[in-house]
Amino acid sequence: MPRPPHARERVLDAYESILVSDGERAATLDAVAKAAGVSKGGLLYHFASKDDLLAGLAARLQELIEIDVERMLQAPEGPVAYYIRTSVMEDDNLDRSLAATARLAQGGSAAAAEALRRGRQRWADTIRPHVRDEADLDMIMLLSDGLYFNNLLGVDGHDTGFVPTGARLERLIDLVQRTVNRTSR
Amino acid sequence: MPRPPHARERVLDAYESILVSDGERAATLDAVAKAAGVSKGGLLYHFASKDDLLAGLAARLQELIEIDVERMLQAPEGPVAYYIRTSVMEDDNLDRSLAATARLAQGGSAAAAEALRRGRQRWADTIRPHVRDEADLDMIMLLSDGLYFNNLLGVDGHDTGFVPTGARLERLIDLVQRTVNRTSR
DNA sequence: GTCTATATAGCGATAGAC
DNA sequence: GTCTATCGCTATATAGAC
Repeated sequence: MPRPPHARERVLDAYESILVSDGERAATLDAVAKAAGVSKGGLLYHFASKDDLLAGLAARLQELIEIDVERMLQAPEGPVAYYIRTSVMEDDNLDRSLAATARLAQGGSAAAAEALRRGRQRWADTIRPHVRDEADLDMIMLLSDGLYFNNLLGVDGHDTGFVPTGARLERLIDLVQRTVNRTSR
Repeated sequence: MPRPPHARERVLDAYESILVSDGERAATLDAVAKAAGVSKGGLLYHFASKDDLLAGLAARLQELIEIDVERMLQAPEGPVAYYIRTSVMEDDNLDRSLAATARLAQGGSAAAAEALRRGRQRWADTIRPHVRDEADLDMIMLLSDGLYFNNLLGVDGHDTGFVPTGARLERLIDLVQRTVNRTSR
């Protein structure tokens, strides 16, 4: 419904961008306000405090995760392949919110860490019915976490080569699928 | 050789501890000095600036990684199982330095991110001769990254249950070993 | 080598005009 | 709803005594 992006949304966008590209330390109210094209006072009208800004980000993340879970359940290739594939940063809204929240969690924010935990739990619960046992689930979830972690470390510039893409990603997905589908219990 | 822990080492220890348990934001010169039992001036005698402190941490990490690589190559169960197993935080010196550096990298420090990249590359090069192809290597490295990432998120208090330990960890290692050893090319 | 000041700058947040 | 101005606090870093 919001055709012209409201200032509130622009502030959240700017906050995420700075967190992802320059880290938590750089995401000051001044910097966020400037990137969003508002004054610090204007920002603080929409978000009363920095904690409030973080809460806004966490709420947005939760919404995006719910949308993703829906897509996962309807993916033709199945939830597992979908989950691994989309763990490689695509620069979509979900990836950006997730990376931004992860940065805050690493910075010491308990609220951000909790938001991340809830999201991961949601994904795990969605995948569980589609694999044999907890070892399979552990492998898939941890692999995805590893992809995200490396995406997080690579943003500040040059590619590290640690995140498989293209044909190399397909081989990895294939390897996981074969492992998980080996014997059906 | 250093029997009485020198102030310089105590400062690095304190810096790591605060980074791991309270995040980058909390690791101020004041806090580190206090935890190390020296004054701020005393700290700044050993490390001329905060950047210098970070450089000291990165150097320590590199040393510890070299020691770990030696152990990996001599592990009876092989480098792969050793690497996965020791990716679950054991609260040893290496894990602490690694977690502390990861926190700094997430905070936006390019130097910390670079130190992490170099370490990961070193491990990957060590494991490569022991697996079939790059897909195997990707899986192992990413799984390990995922374990570290979750260890990182869990330190601020209660266990998340996301990091497998004990029998659950053994099942995961077994799953990886079977996958990697399936057909020998 | 280690300390106690102190300078300087940047941050989050408030007040009040428009 | 958005702005400018300003307060109070905290952080890094310096200077210089011991």
